[in-house]
Amino acid sequence: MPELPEVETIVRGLRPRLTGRVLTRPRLFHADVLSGVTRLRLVRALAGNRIEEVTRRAKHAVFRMASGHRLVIQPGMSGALLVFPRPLRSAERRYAVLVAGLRKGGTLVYRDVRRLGTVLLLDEPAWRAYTARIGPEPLAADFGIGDLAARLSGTRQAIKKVIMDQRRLAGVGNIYANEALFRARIDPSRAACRLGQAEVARLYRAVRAVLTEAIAAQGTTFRDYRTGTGERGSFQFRLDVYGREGEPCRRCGGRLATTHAIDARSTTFCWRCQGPPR
DNA sequence: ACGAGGTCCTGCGAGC
DNA sequence: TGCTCGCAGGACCTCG
Repeated sequence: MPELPEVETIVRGLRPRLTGRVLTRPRLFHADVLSGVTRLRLVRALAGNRIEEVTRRAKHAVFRMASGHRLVIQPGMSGALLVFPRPLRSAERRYAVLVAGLRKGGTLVYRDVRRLGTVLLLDEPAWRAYTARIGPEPLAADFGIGDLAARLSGTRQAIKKVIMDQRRLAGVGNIYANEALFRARIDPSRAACRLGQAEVARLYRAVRAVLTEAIAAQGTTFRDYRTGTGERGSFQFRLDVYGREGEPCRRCGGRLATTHAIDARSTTFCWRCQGPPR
């Protein structure tokens, strides 16, 4: 679920509440989210460890710990990261995957209904290798049109699939891929390497604009997503295409269509403005 | 290199 | 009312 704007919103909420705080009594309730670390090693590494910095990379929340480890949480489809200024109530423990107390009060929770998320514990070299495999941040100040063009060249895969590929571009998921392609008036099924310069430029501006606006709206809440303090986002009210199948296109008034032909993910688009996917 | 399809997991709404 | 089915914001894998 959470894409770049949602994780960015979560991280901004957590940062002032977690930076400098020491984790106590960490507990992992579902080991199936772990990747490359055992429950025992994770719990031992977190207990008594201080959070130095809370950041985002792609769709991951990254907690840099005083020990030099990074706790990396990728919320998957249904994950939420929440901080409470008190112990958890019983209803708040539902679907909890990882819970840790905060010394001097408070609780950090990673909650994930479907548990498609991932929890990693990486030392410095492992973190460097991990982040190196992920594509550039589309909102970075030094990310330009030429960088996007370079990431799109050399593949005939559908442009929608390519911009969702985390190795090529960080943080764009299904919702914002749909939205950006609509804004850029590009057929989602077009081969990435066949886009013209003007189309790449439109896509560049569309991706940056939709992500920026979604962050300002605190993300898109359909069901599970919450900010780091439990609020809903509001970008669901501003979507042009995602979730609007059959409704009128905001640009031309035509009926929006949905296909699952691209990477088996729902793609909603306007035939008239974006042309037919093959 | 690429597309198709399956896997992980649970909940919910539609339809019967 | 109760059941089954398909689908859901992600990412990984194998197969041909």
